[in-house]
Amino acid sequence: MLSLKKYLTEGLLQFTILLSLIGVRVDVDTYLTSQLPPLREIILGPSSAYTQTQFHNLRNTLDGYGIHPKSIDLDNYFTARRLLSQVRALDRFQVPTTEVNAWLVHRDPEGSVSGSQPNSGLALESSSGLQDVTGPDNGVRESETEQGFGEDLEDLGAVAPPVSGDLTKEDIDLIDILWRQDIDLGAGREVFDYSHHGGEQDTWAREGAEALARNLLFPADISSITEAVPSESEPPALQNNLLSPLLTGTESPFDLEQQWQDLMSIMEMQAMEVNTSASEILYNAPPGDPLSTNYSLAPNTPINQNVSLHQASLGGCSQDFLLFSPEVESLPVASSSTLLPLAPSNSTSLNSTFGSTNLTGLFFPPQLNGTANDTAGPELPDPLGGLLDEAMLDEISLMDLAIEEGFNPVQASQLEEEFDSDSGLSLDSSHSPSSLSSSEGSSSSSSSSSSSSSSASSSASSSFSEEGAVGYSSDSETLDLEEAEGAVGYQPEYSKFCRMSYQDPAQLSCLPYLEHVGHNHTYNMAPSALDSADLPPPSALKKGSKEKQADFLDKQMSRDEHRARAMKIPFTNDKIINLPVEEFNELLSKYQLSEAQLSLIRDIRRRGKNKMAAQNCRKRKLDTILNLERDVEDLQRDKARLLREKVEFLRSLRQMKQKVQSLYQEVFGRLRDENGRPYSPSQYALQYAGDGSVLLIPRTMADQQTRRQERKPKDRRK
DNA sequence: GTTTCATGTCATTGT
DNA sequence: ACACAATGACATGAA
Repeated sequence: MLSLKKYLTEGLLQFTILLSLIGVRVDVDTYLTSQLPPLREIILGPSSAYTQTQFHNLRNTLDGYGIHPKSIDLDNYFTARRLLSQVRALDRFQVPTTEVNAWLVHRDPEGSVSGSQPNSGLALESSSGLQDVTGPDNGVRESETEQGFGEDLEDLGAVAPPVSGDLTKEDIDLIDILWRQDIDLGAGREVFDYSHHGGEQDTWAREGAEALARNLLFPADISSITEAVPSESEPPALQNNLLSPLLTGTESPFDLEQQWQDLMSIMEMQAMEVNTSASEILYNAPPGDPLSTNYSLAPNTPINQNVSLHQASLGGCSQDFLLFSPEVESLPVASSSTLLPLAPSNSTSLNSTFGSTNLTGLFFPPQLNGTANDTAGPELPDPLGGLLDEAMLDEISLMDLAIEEGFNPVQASQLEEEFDSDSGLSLDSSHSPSSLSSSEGSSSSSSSSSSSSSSASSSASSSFSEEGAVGYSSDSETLDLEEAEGAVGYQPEYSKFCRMSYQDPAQLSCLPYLEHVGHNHTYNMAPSALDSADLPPPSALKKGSKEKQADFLDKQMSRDEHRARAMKIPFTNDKIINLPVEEFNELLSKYQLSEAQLSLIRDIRRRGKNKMAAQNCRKRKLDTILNLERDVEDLQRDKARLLREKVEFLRSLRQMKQKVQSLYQEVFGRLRDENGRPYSPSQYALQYAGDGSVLLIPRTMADQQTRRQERKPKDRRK
């Protein structure tokens, strides 16, 4: 019953305090229980879904179809193998785990999630170009921590600038500049990073593209492809044509929101696959395959995050899961005859070969589609739009909360360090062994309190026994004195002199925050009071006169002390109150006391004990509040950290998509029909088949599949 | 005179 | 049954 009551009362108190501390708007509970799942979904779901990308199947593709019998270009083949591994590396991202281990009482140890976490996930192969990209970006991210949030805010569509009182003007300016870069150039920082590593990227992308090309299944005539695919020494013009529009960021600026829709669409695409058997379906590598284990990320596997979606804003975005979706398997895989009515009468211009439909349309911004987007079908509704809105709203609201709470990430991280370093500080660790650090509950205090009564008889020392010492050193002396004086002696109640020793400023930290924390959790104040009682205040001594001193003492006496004196109780109230029962009874037996005296003594004892109990109770209450306050701060820190991680993850996704775009372009651009002419993106699109092969199919088919797939996720969401 | 805060006290309940 | 701790509610005094 006690525990039940305790839970009830403390729960109510905690809830109330939380509401008041956080503010009703914040509604941490809602955030953690309702908002978090989406957050977790966004962060984890996509990651695990993404791991199921059919890129994995390139491996099988390579083994199964990679080399066409007609292919004689071994050089290309080996290159393709190498590139293929890089392509595969695409899906090995890391995402920071996001966990809220507990709330209110327990806090997840710092550092278990953020910061280094992304690196602890499935690491990208060191040789992979992907890592080349992500590595520098991580570095940048660390250095940009302060302003990253501002930019991210913009990325997330937040309208309110992250201005807080703690942001310096430089911070704000930086944020602003970055933001404008994003918008004006249609490219984020990632893009610049990307182009900065253009050499690596080019190589990587080219090789990856070739590898992909090697693994394409072309029922009609694979040899034509292998012959057509240029060798390693192919003119750089091709790459330039393919990549420069992406990398230079010179294309028209994209709508930010559109970009985010793209991002979100990818995320949803992944989310759709999270709990499906997509991995089994699409990834048919043998179970023991080390690569397969690499690819099969656990749901909470951190994913690296360096995706730029700045170039991914296409109307056809929704179609891009043609490439990834498990549904592809259900595609009526086109027969060779259907697949290859190859009549790419289009010009050889690479730009013109890229239509806006299907995969190409997906990956290419409209600006890149050149003149060949005439066949682009009606724009299909983005099946991910809903999620996008949700996620964006979620993000925005979270950000707003963070801002409104004056809770910017910079502060948060600083706080994090501070709190980590001195978590125990405040809580008066030096003052009392049972300080706040151990006062997670009130049990410690009660235990110490109970110990106090047992040690109450220890009256030899005048020093304050923190362990609950209720012993009064002067008890015996006082008793002697009192008895000598006629046994009416009394002691001013300590509380009047030095109430709450814990309030002694000298014992407290200078920090205002700690002012009310540095108290003795044993909740026994008597000893210090004793000192005060034994030694009248200096002011009284200076005045010298015994009358004044007596007056002062009188004034300091409690009512019970006055009563005791009036009733001529032969011992001190301290003894009455603090002696153990046995000693107390023994003491009573020593004197011949009237019934009135005995009654008063019992009342005094009762009230005295109750008074201390009340003090303890109040301190416990205060402790509870302080603990809750600290918990709230912890939660706020956690929230800020999670937001940071989420933002980083989104950024990573953006980059990843950009890379996929590049690879797609590369691959598609290298495909050649029997006549050695490139395929028209407006007429053909690349698709992944369920068995891991990559198909070149007519756009009409691809569109049908796209529509079919779009319906399912929507239904699923409803 | 009113408000707020700290403290004391009482009544009650649970251990 | 008793002692006591805990605690809500109220009273009181001081700032």
